[in-house]
Amino acid sequence: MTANIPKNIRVRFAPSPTGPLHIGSCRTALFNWLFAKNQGGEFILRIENTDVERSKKEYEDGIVEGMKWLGLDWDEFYRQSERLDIYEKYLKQLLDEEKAYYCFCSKEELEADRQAMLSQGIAPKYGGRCKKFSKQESEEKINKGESAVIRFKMPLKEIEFHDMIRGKVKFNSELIGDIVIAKNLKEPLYNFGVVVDDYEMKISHIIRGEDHLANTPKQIAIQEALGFENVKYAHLPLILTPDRRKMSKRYLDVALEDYRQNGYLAEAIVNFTVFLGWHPVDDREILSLEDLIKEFDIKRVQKAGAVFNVDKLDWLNSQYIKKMDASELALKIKNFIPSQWQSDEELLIKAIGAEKERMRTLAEFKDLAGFFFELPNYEKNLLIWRDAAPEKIIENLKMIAMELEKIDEMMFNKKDLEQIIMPLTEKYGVGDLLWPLRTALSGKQASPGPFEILEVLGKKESLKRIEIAINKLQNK
RNA sequence: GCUCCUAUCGUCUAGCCCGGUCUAGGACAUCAGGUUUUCAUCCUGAAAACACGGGUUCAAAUCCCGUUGGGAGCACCA
Repeated sequence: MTANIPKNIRVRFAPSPTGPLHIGSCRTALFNWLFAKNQGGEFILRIENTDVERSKKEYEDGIVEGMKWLGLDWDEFYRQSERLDIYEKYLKQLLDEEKAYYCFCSKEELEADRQAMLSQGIAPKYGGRCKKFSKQESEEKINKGESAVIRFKMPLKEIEFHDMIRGKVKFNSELIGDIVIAKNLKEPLYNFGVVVDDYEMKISHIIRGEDHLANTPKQIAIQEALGFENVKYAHLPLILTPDRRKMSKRYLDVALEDYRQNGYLAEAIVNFTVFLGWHPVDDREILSLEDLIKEFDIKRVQKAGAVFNVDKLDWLNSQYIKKMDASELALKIKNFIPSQWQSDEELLIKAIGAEKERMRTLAEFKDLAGFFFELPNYEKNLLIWRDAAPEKIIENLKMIAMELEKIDEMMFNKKDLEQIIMPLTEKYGVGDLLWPLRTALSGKQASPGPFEILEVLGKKESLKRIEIAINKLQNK
């Protein structure tokens, strides 16, 4: 039995370039990629652009770029538009063997049929009107210039298959009807192209969204008609919006690009989306791509849909930001800040270091850290700690300025500054000393601590800001 | 309408396949406390779920059936 020889593991991600890369598609790609890597198999990227009207090169570029950004590399790359001859060959085979036939019905006729069936409460399907034409008749009609599509003769039977996630799934093909598999010999349609490609590319496992479950029996029927061997299937649960519907723009950003632009890290997106419907054996929540490759097991994927929880994504993102080096973060944060902030690389890195644990997304840095790069503008009352007297605050600021003045530039780091200044709080009061100092430096109600800011800003700039604060309080 | 899929805290989930160890575990979010000049981080704690009804069994979150709820698919799109 040659059929029992295990095939090499080969999976594919087959997006159609008809829009920006969807976050749900990314997750599907990820599951495929992880499955391949875990099993030592190959991952194939196939652009399904048979729909000439809707497919755009820019979207294809977006897919490629998005995949690279996520770190999902591929072993082979194909475009369906470059494989039209292959589909034609198999289309002819089906036509010759009379497993497919030309259909001359107009769209109007079809629509009327559909409505009629719907009103009778039966599942709408093509009735097979054009099946009666012989091959010769059909060819004559075509030669006369009649327009026609190619329909597949759906065998009437029960189609059953094993889904790696769901187990046994059964469909009755009588409800399906003769589907259109190509507009003509040169323009194949989805269900047909998929079957041919998956066979030609020796795909062993098809891992895709649950929304394709109902396509599976159609594809199996075509496979059988063509004499192809069966493929293994896994249908992933869908990602849901908070109202438990299929992910849509109405509720959430759906494009990977949106998340990227909002300051999410690829690592966080990967980690988050794989956890939508899957979980490792232990309680770990933060897993790198390498960890995931090790741990991934398709048997552990969930059957029910999973709600996209932005709060958890934010948390994960903040975890990754916290773990990352400030210098590495600096590279990634450049698209989120004004170009002037980038002129002093060292300052930028230090500022990121100071704000790292406050950021949930890279985009938040801009609002958090402006004062490091520009003189802050603030109300003088912000300098007053609770109900302290302004005179006292002025006094304390002057005192701290004097103390700072004495400190060597070399000692202007968080640790040393803390050691020198903290003892002073015993005499002057923690709040009365540190609050005005911090607000003088940051101009903000909430910010990193004063010692951190002092270190980032440096002696000269810090003293300048304290002086400004004193002047503010003295109404100068 | 028809077909298929599905059901553990608000959310993501562990446990379910191989019934007892489950007074159902973890994470996010929430709330309370602690650390802290502020914010954030961090730490501690609390509240929070096996959809319902029948079976099977000494024993069911776990097995079976049904109900209800939810979702998806029904194109000359993919």
